Formats: sequence, C-alpha cells, structure tokens
Amino acid sequence: MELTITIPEIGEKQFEPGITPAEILRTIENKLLSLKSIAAEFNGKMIDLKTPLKEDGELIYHSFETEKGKEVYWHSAAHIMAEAVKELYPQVKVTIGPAIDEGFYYDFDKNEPFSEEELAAIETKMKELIKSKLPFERKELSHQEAIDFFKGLEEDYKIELINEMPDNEKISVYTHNKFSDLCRGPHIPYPAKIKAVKLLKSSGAYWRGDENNKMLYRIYGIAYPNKKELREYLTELEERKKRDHRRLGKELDLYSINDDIGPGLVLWHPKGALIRHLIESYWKEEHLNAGYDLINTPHIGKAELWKTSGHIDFYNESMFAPIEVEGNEYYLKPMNCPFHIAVYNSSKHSYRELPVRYAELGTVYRYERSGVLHGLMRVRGFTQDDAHIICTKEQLYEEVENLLIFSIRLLKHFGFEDLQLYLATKPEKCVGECEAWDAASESLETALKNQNMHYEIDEGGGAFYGPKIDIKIKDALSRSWQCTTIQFDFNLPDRFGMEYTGADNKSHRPYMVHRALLGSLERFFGTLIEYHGGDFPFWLTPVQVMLIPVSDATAHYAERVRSKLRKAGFRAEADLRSEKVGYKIREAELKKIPYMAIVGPREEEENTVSLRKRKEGDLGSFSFNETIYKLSRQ
RNA sequence: GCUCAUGUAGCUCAGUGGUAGAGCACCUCCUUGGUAAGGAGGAGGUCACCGGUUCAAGUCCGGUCAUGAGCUCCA
Repeated sequence: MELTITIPEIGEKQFEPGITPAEILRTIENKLLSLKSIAAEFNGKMIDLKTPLKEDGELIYHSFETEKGKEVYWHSAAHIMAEAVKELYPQVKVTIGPAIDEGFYYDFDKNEPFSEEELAAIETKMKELIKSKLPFERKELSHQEAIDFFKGLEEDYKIELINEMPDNEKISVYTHNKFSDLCRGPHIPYPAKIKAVKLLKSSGAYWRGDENNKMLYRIYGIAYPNKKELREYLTELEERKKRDHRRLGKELDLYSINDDIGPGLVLWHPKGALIRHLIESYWKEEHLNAGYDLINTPHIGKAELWKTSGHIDFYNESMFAPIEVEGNEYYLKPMNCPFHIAVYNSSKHSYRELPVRYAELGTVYRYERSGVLHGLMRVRGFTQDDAHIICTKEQLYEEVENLLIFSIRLLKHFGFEDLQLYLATKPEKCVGECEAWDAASESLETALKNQNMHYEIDEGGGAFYGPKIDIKIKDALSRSWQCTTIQFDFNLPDRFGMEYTGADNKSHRPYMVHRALLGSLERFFGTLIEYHGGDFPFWLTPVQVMLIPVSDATAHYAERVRSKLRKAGFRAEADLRSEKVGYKIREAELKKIPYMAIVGPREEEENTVSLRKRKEGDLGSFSFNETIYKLSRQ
C-alpha cells in the first residue's frame, strides 16, 4: 500500500511507506524547497527530514523563514553550543537549551560564570564543530536505557528530566559528533546549515527558574543561515539601544531617578510632566465621556483595611512597611481597590444605579525586589489609570466588550498598533464560584472574539480572584510589558460585603471588574518613548515648533511669531541664543522637535516663516495662516 | 532577593600603584552668521560610600549602596 502525501507546494503524491521527507525532496523538482528546508511538519507534528513516514498525511517543509523552522534552527544551534562547551569544559553539566523569540540559550552547571573571553572561545569552537559536516543523529531509547545512558555521562540534570517523563514513552537522544543530548527534536539535518553564529551575553539563571535551586550560567546566542542577516540583526540591536527609554529619558530630559530619593521613584522633569499632563487630560476627558465618575482617594490607609482586603495576608511582601501614627498602623497603598470600594459602600445602591464606574489616576507604592527595577517600566511608586466597574451579571458582557473597545481605542490614539492580547483563565487555587468564573471568562472571550482580535490563552494564568485580559506592548529590547489589564474580582466584593438592592427588593452581590488601561503612567510613558523612539505623536510632543531667528536682528519677530503660535494653541519656543542657524537647527533636530520655523529679514518683511520639518528639511515659506493650517493637520 | 558586570565633571567616556583627563553641555568675551556643530577663554570632580593593604590607592582587597544583563515577580 502506497502512502498518499499532500505537500502544499506540490500537491498530492504517492510514496512507498518509510520514505523520509528528505527523500521526497530528491524526487520532486523544486530546488529552492530542497535547498531551504531544514525540518518538516507531518500531520501537525514537527519531525526531522530523516524521519520515515508511515501513514497518509500532510507534509509541510519548514525553512528558516517560518516560525517553526526558526525554532528548530536555533534549537540546533543551542545543541552545538552545548557541544562546544562540553568540548572545552568536560566537567560542566548541561541542563536545558531552548530556542527563544530571538535566538537561543543554554544553561550550564559550571563553577565559574562565563567570561567574555570564554564566550569568544566557545563561539570559535562552535564554528569548528559546524565545519565538521557531521549530521545530527536521532536515537530512541527506553526510559531505563535513557537513564542508564545519562548516568554513564554523569548528566544529573538530564536524569532529573527523564524521571519526570512517563516511563512508557520512548525517549529521543540526538547526537552530533561526540556529544549526545536529551532532546525531543527535531533538529536541522546538518549543523553546517548554520552559517553565522554569535554569542551575545551570559548571565545567571536558576535551575528551572526557581530561586531555591542552584544558580546555573546561561549563554544567549543567535544564529542565521547567512552572515548578512546576522549583521542586520546586530545593527538592529544597536538601533534598539538608541530607542531605550532610559537613554532617551536622559537625552530629552524627560525624567530622572535619583539615588538620594530612592530606587524606583520617578522624578518627572518639565517636558516629561507636560506629556503626562496631556495624557492625563485626554484620559480624563475620555473617561468622563465613557460614563465614568472620577474620584480621588488617599495614599495611605489603616492596617485594618488591608487586613479586610486580604493584602496583608497575600500581598505583604510587595508592600512597604507600615507607618505608625497615634497607635494605629497605616500602609502605603499598593492598590486602589479598597478605597474605591469604600466609596461605593458609603451609601446603599439600587440595581437602577448600576453599572457604577469609578476612575482614578491613583498613585500606589509597591516594594519591588531591588533586582527587578527597570527605568520607568518597573518602579516602586507609580500611578495607575485605575477604575472599578461594579455591575450586575446581566451587564457583564456589555461592560467587558466596551472596555476592550475603549482600551484599544485609547492605545491606538497614542500610536500603538502592535499589541499582544492574552486571556488568562482560572488557576488551580482560586476564590469565587465556578459559575461566576465561567460567566466572567466567557464574557472576556466573547468580547475578544467579537472584536476579531488575535489573542493567546494563558491557561490557568488568571489571578486567584478572577480571570483577566492583559494587553502587552514590547519595549526596545523586545521584552513585553503588560499595560492594559481587565480583571474580574470575586474576592473583594465578598470581603467588603458589597451589595445592591435588586428589583426583587433583595440584597445582591455585584460583580466587580478592576481595570487599568494604560497600566501605569510610568510604564506607559516608558513604552510610549520606546515605541516612537522619542518622536512623539504631534499632539504629545513637548515643543511642537522652535522659532529660529537667523540673527539677533530678527529675534523680536521670532518672539512675535512664537506668541501668535501659542495663542493659536501650539507649543512654540524661540531659540534666541547668539548661535548660527545651522547650530540651532542641529540642536532642534537632536531634541526631536517636529517643526522649526526659521525667520530672517526676508520673512519679517514678507510676514512669513520658513518652515522646516524634522528629518525632512526645508519646506519653503509660509504665511502665518498657512503655517497654522499645516500644523493643525498634524 | 540571587548570579555576574559596572560606578571617574551635568552627559558620553579615557585613565592598569606615584600631582585627576578628553569631547559635548555650562559661563564670559568675540562673532550677527540663511537650513545638522563659528572662534577664544573660563569654571566644574572628596574618582558612589565605608573600611583595609601600601611609603603612596581612582587603580589592589573587603563591605555597603546604586545601576545594567538575566533568574523570579508584576502596572
């Protein structure tokens, strides 16, 4: 019986059972496919090009250009890196080494961390190993054989991994040259396919990410099928560094963090504070339009409050130590929820009033471990654009859907297009009834589906008190930061005894949705800086137009134009220093000011300005009205 | 918090045991110049902090603090 294999590029074809994807490639006339393929996917399962096919099915070839292909490629590079390390340091024990979004890493149990020189030596050894042109060989062992095999090699970590696998399952081992590694596979057929490799950095990492375990040393690397792509990637890394909000924050004088004040506490400088003001104004207006009530609450509250909320029991290690006043303990608030609930509970509510939406730009303080602080992205004092929606079960879906639409609209207004959405569902340990969880999860998922948004499900990733939707934005180093979070809370309404009177004249417990759309102003600002590389959208840019007189003789004219522009609602400054035009233009360009208006005797006489757009250059002469028109269309 | 690295002028950085440096920024003066750096001069540092070794420490050693890359956690 011949097998029927469907290949997207080729169509349906018949083959002898046991034929491999590599052999099939030799029978078909598609040189490009043959040349590029590094692994295959058969009926949805990734396999080696050398894996014999035993049933009918669909065969997809993967090259470095597909996501899955890249993963295989980088995983193979990680294997070669481990081999190089074992060649250079036979006493080192290998652990795990997966492909990641950009490249791969491998964790090693070694006494000393890897130095720069060692990294270079490992890279050189990798290149040698790649040149050898030996193939990757797959072997399948029984559970016991695998344990014996790795015991012989004294690879304790591998044994630990095998012990956790079901013992009736075959265990695959890939060997290249003298180095064998426990590995599910697949691998590229020959390491020689790796044409360019670079080890980027090394750092400590706990075995299995658990700080109770031994600290291992991790090496990160990247590999490409040609040198040009590697060069491009390295250039891209340099470009990303230039967008880093910590660098731009200094260069553009937006904010600082001062040792004398404390780590993770942000000082917003005038230009940063102006942007924050614009964000806040826009945010408040939008919230009022969307039916929210703005409230304000204090920064500290009594210990009893945080006992009731459960924060002292469950969140204590993230809270600053209490302050004692008149025999009472007060805590800096790590969240705004109890205060919002107190506002709600200050009076009785009828179902007719719901939904109630309380919004606040609420500043909270959290004790974050020193090692995790990061510029504006991870701080100890930050202002959440927080709100709590208190509603009935019937109102749930509409509220959630509106929230999602609202959130995405806000983010898009700031220029964000590339968003990652996650739906986090019920974890093992949780509070609240199943029915409530189901209703809430369903409303979240339906909202996502109805918006046609691409999202991923984070199974069991919800908080213990409710499911949630998170929206993340990537920073300049490709790390994702959570901004929007829309989460249900089945815990606090119970703890604080929230109620409303229903149409049946009975008391009911409302549903509560806790949400932050920008997340925190600090983190949001950080992502905003990086996303735009400091070139903020025109409406947010601190100085929109810089007036540049050609000489002191036209300084007065420059000031007059500046005043007129300000009256017209634009943020205009004038550079009146005794410097040459070229110098002032250069400075304005570096400060990322979008428009420059150069004025000399000619402009003064004609009552015009010579407009110049950042990065583009001279736009020509414009009358005042034309200038206003041009700017207002930004 | 853990591992490693780093900490010198406002910023970016040089300085490998023997009198603290550069460029930019800043101040003063000259220059009034037409689309990305005009010229001269000046001021500015307890070399993160504390301790140790040494005749002598920015430099070597230890500790503390901070920052960075990760681990973990989260807005």
